[in-house]
Amino acid sequence: MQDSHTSETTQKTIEETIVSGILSARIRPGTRLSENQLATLFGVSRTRVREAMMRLETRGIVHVSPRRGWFVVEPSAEEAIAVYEARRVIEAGLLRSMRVLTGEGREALDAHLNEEKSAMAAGDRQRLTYLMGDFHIRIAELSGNAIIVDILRDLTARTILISMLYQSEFHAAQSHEGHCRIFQAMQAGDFGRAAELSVEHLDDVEMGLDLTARPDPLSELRSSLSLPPRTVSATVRPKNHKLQRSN
Amino acid sequence: MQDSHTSETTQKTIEETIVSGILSARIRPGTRLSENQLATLFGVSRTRVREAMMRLETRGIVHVSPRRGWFVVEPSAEEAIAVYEARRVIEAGLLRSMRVLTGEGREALDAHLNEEKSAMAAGDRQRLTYLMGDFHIRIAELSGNAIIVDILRDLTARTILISMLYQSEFHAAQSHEGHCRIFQAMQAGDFGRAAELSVEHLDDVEMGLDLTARPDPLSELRSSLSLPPRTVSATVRPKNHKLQRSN
DNA sequence: TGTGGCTATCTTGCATACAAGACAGAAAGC
DNA sequence: GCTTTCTGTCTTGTATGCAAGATAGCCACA
Repeated sequence: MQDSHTSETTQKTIEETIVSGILSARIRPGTRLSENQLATLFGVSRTRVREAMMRLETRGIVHVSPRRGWFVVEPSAEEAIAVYEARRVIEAGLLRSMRVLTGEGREALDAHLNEEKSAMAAGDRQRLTYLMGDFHIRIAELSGNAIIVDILRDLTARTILISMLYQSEFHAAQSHEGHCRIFQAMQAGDFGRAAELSVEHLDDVEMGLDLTARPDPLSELRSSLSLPPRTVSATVRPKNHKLQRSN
Repeated sequence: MQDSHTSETTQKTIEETIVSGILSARIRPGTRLSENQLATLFGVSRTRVREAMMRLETRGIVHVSPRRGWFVVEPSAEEAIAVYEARRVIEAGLLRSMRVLTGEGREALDAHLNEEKSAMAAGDRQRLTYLMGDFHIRIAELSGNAIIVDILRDLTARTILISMLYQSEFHAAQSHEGHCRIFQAMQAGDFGRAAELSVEHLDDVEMGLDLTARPDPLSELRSSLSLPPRTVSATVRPKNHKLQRSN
């Protein structure tokens, strides 16, 4: 989606900066996103920051606590399950709908898997997080369907936020192998098998989560008392250290 | 995701009013949505209208032509194909992921199919349009996955816009039968079959479109002169589809 | 008749002003 | 010491003002 309107450039940049920050695990769930700070950071007024926030909110990336602030979402356990379920449905459906793996497609995935391998060798965890999510986006790109790509990108972003909340350790090697298996099935032209493997792979990742480790240990009590949701960590927060999380 | 913040009520109403207007085919593709008019209509300032527009834009319902105005999207032929492809992928994946049809699920779908029948008898075309789209949303609701429901609702809205642009006549009876067949397969517990039928059904509907009847008869000239496009593109490759633009 | 250019008036783009809720921390009362 | 209340300052919510592009219509002129 190329836009020739320079006027929208900045706005898209705010959105994309945040999303790519999440995709590469540089922005943690619960991060406060102050309109003022973002405005000065991007050299625009709050108006445009708000517009970006609204968009991100409808994409499920960010939420607002009225008169308290914008925060990167902290998916609940239930939401986490829903995200994985949605990904299984869409990714399996996508693979099953594929008929051929083109030469460029093969090359793209092959190159990607090599990147994964080298990132593993280098122990570059942030890059690894990014690549592990990006694999699925690349598969979506093979379909050439921009709608599905956009959907899966946003779901992947949420997945990464979920990982940061609930994943105790990071089984990169296991994920990498899962990706390789999917790729092999695709190369063999067996997309039904690839779909099955994809479901298994997502199951594995989901299984590796500790969904009992809640982001907010008080959430049960809090909601039963119908108190406002908790304010969470502030990575960028110059003066007011009031709202900080303990980790 | 229900919100308890009354402050957002109005805003959501603007969004939902427009979406439900589309879902029931009361709002046509290309309709101009003036910020000022909507603002006075809803008794708010342009600010809030703009926010609603931004949200609708990220949902693919509306687009803005800079300094000219907001318009309900008029999907191009390529976008139309992409929407149907995405729906096939997601709906088939969804059905295939289902394991049981609960009693309430059966009742809900049965009730819905009866509504379709009575709307057909009454010849209520607008209501019929709404119901034909809503069937698929109801199936999504059976999954209990709010993410998938939201995605399919927006895709259904786009589908209806596509119908209004490209569908010469409305084969309600045919669609209704397709729905019944899907329902039967689900009742029989054969969700794989239901998925296949769903794909076929969407193929049928797509086949009934005349994608050569362009919404913008000048688009060829326009693009050959590389003037700004009338709708923003989603890059999609032409498939094995009938819509070959032969010249 | 047709063509170029001016202008009035639409439209959105964006910044800003002010209202008002939410909190933290100090002050006051017990 | 403990609670309560107040107050300053942070935050977002919303309206409004102005800038500037886009368009249509008019008019002059060839």
